[in-house]
Amino acid sequence: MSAGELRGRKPRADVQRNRAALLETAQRHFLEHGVGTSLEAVAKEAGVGPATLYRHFPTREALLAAVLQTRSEELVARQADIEQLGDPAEALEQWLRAMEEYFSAFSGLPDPLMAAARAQEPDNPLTIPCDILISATDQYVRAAQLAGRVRASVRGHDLFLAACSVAWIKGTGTEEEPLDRLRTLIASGYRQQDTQA
Amino acid sequence: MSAGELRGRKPRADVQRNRAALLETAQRHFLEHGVGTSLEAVAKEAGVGPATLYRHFPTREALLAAVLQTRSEELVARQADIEQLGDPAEALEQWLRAMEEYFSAFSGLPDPLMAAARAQEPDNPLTIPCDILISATDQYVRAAQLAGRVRASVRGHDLFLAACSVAWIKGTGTEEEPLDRLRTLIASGYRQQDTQA
DNA sequence: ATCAAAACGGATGCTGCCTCCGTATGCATC
DNA sequence: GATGCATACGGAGGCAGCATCCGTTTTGAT
Repeated sequence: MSAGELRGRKPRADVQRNRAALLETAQRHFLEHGVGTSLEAVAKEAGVGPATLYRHFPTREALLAAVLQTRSEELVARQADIEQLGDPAEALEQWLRAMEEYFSAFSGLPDPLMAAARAQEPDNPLTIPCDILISATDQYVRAAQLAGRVRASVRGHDLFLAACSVAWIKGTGTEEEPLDRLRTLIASGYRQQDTQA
Repeated sequence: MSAGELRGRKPRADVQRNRAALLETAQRHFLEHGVGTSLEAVAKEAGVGPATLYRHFPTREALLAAVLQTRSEELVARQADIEQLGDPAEALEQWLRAMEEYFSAFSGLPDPLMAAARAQEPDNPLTIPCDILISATDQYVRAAQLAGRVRASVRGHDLFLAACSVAWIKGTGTEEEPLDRLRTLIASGYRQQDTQA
């Protein structure tokens, strides 16, 4: 009775219910209208007043972070898949692709993401997820570097930025073909050319 | 009396005056608060009513395009400098840098720029400037390719996107050091390695 | 000086943000 | 079940920005 003792009382049922409804509705609205969607509309469609939304999620970023949390399961699932393959270069490539898709889930998502990655505001709920992703990227980079497949000068943070960029461009509505050209350009930038001389 | 005949009447003095005041104020506000700055505030500080602003510049993009127009002189001046140097690879590099600085003049500028570059909306006043810049980039790319300094697979449009990306990241407030690392990464991506085998 | 066209700008309606505070709800206790 | 109290709810409201309408003023031409 250590953890339960603190609260002392069972949490109310409507809290959980409203939170779930808000998250579900918010995700749909983010998907359809981007991260700038009207929070008032989200609240209304979730069947709660605006104040309830703000009580649960004080800022847009907080709501965004909570929605992303539920979506991140997909990402860790991918990570499991990726770690199956033996080739570290291939693993890095797929990881970058997975991050990019994660970042472009909602149009406009890269902006608050970058803001969180940059600043050392511990109160920004997106900061921690960002730091985790950067670290993870660095792991993949190091593994590929040990195998001599990635330039030594490259860091995980660099490729995090690159993935963010591509996701940003994608979010502006660019076609898939120029996007793929850009991905190729970036890949040429970090790959170690085979020293087969 | 061919061109003057069309208008038939001398343009009013206040029109010119207001337009100039608006452009000047708008540029300052864009510089200080980014492209999302309040147009109402711009109008008020320029000493005109909101309607006058909207009459001169029907949309935010129109105002932005007009302000950029005045700033583009700097860019063409740079172009002249760049064409002095004989090395086409160096020229491309400097041109990309010039574009990037142009794009990061105002925070948030890359977004409307990308929107204009993507869509074939002829009414978007930013479309034409974008197309010009892409073509110019392509020129530099081709020249450098002829000299064997840039991979054959690279196109001007790719590097336009890359420059936009870097400018976007810059606009989110990222430090200069990670930015420079990203630039290096991209440069490694388009440069042709010397085939000195 | 007069006139008509052209431009101006205040007022206005709208949407979205965020907060305050009176009210309702749900859990614990009896 | 009924009661009491903490907790959560939500409508109302203040604020800021956008974009437009329309009565008024300015301006150039005659």
